[in-house]
Amino acid sequence: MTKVHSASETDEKGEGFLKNIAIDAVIFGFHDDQLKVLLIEYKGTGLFALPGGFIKTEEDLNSAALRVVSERIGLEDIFLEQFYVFGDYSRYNPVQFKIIMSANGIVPADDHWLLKRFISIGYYALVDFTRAKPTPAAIFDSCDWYDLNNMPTLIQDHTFIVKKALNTLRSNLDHKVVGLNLLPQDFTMGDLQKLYETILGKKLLRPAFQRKMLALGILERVAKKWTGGAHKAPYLYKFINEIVDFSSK
Amino acid sequence: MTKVHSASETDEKGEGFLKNIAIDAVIFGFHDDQLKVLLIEYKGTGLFALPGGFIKTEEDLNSAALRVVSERIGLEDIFLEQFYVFGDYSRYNPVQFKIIMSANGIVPADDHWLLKRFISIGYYALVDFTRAKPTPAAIFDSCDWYDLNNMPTLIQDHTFIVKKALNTLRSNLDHKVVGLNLLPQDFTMGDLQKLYETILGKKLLRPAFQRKMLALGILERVAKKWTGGAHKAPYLYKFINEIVDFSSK
DNA sequence: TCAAAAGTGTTTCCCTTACACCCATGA
DNA sequence: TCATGGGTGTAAGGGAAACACTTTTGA
Repeated sequence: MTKVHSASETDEKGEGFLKNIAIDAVIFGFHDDQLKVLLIEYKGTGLFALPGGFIKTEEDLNSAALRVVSERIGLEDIFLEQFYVFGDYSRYNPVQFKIIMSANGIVPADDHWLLKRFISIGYYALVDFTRAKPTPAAIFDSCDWYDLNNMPTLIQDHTFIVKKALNTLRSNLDHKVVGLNLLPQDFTMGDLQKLYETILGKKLLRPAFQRKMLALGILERVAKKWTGGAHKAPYLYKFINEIVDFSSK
Repeated sequence: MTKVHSASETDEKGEGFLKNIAIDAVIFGFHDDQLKVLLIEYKGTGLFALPGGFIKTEEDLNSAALRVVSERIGLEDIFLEQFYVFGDYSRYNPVQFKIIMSANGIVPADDHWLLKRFISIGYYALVDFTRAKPTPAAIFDSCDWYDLNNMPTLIQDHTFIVKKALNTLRSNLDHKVVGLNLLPQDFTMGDLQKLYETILGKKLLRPAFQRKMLALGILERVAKKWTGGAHKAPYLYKFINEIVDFSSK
């Protein structure tokens, strides 16, 4: 990059980024027995959306996704995976983007790169709610967690993207160790079960669940116990490191 | 499209197509107890590659993929599915594309759209080998089936893409009805088993396989039998229509 | 001592595995 | 009649489902 452009000219053309491709991230967290999704609100518009971004000219796709997610939650060690590419022409709706840009004092030319059609690569991320620090960008009014079943209306097809991400998460439950990424370091078997029940949206049998999880051989008892209610103190568990994906099973 | 451009100017800019995005298709067939992949050879270069293409400005992504595949094999009813997006910067290698274009008498400018970096959306397709008609485009020397374990060297990361597609196919074997798409209308249980064994790369137990397949409830016996070797005549089966994906199981 | 939650034991059932046995066919 | 491949029977094993029981804790 030796050529120098004025800021506006660069902005208009979107230099430094790949054209027509966007990343949208569904960032899941777990708190208060609820699955949460991180949503952002574009400044002065009341428009809610998934965190997203673009790919730099010399950046790996997966690195771009990691950058997009970590900029929002301030963590680097994140479970992150592609799950679908959304590319229907009917997604294309430049009007909303004009509104968003107008609210930021930009009146874009009709051929502004952000008003072009985008194919969006969907990623889903699993993060430890207790460590995540939702961080808005300058053009956001907010960046916060929302209950999965109590989300505001989202722009474009973002509600559908969340739905599809949840389906992916559900069907991956048996193959990926989601607990490792959605729970804090130490947790009880009850915490883990509640997580699974919340994701699946149904009750599970306690004895069967306990045995199944222990049989995986990836849980370690942290000899410590817990102080709580009027009942037996549960063990705290943590995940044995290293193995994360054992879909070959 | 009211504006008229000279052919070369349009070609240079790639108008009518989305920038930086390509589709690569791994088309699987099954014949002679072998898994086959459709490969194309760029004219006058000896360079082999997966069939691929680009997305038209107003075309759905999945429609573009279907177009790319059906242009090569002359079928419309095709099982087709996204499986991964290949977006590492290290994929970028404009030299090979220069060679391909040169061999077709085109000397591209350095900023020709085809010499830009592309993110490639990987699709895999399952087709009935007996009905497929491999059809080269004008810029191909050939378009033919190759044994999966006897492929020529492919350009870029296309060999890796095939590998990843095969892994996806394997892990989907239990969830998707691949036989429906890779076999002719009628087939014997032995045919179906050989298909599974070829995909998985290992032998399966005959009685168990038979029962498992029948238990799915998606096979129908075509009362007809078969004339062949010195043994009991096997039943011919066909798939009961409608249900194709029952991953909810 | 009692309720609530955690942990473990036990039985049943079903699916898979593994192998055995019969059937049909042409050389 | 015999080899070959196709179809079914059946017993053993492993894991999940369902339920019972014990343990621990604070009120």
